[in-house]
Amino acid sequence: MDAVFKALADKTRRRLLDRLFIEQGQTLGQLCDEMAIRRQSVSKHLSVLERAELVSVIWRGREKHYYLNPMPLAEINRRWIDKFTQHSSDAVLNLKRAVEKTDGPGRHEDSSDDTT
Amino acid sequence: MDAVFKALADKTRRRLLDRLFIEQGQTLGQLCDEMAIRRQSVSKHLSVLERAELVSVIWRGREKHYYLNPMPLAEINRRWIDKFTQHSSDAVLNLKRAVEKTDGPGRHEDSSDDTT
DNA sequence: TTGACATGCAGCCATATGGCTGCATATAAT
DNA sequence: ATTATATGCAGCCATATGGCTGCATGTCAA
Repeated sequence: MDAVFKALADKTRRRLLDRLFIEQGQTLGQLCDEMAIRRQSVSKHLSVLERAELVSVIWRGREKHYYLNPMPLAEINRRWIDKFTQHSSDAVLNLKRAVEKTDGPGRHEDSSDDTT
Repeated sequence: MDAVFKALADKTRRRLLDRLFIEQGQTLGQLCDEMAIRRQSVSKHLSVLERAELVSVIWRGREKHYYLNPMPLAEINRRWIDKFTQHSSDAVLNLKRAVEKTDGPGRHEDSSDDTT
């Protein structure tokens, strides 16, 4: 689980997943095209994705073909994101109530500075 | 978006979100309890969550109260995870087909080593 | 006013991360 | 057999990260 979040934290790796979504079974070489980094770096990224089981690998001769494995994402969805977004209306309500209650003592001028 | 993934990549930060899920509106001090790290470190983590807009902040006097903001998670869900998990059956099918096709020339003994 | 409490800010340090290069190995093609 | 191609592995380096400490600031209570 931690490995999956860590793997998703990098832009390049998310891009690789995107490219595999468009066309699965691409080789390392193919995935290197249009990437501004070296093959070895791409390979490292793919290992990270592999360890997180976000991609599966099939060797065909000397070529390594990569495939998406959506299961970890589904898992994250189920065990993590749903948990928070389900009760989103509750959360907003709580926040609203809290804001109203805030008008008591002390400063409250820089509340809700969500533009940072 | 990148900030959200980066924020979620850390175990401590996910724990903080969990704790805020259980009880919203906790102060920095409260969130420090049961944490094995210093207040300043917790504060840093919360800033990361704040920048990613995963939490909102309300000052009440000298206390800083934290609230969950589930929107970025919903956004990730919508724009990212759904995309991959929707066609999961397709993906598995593709993989299956690929495996079958693999039985051609060259080595294929370490295929599907997803236990790594 | 003065002292206690909640938090912020700056800087230090060890480790993790993500890029690179150079060389090794395995498969394919001639 | 020899060469070309696809990939792996090890090590280097700069920067990011996540912990810490020390001190500053703002707010509440006597």
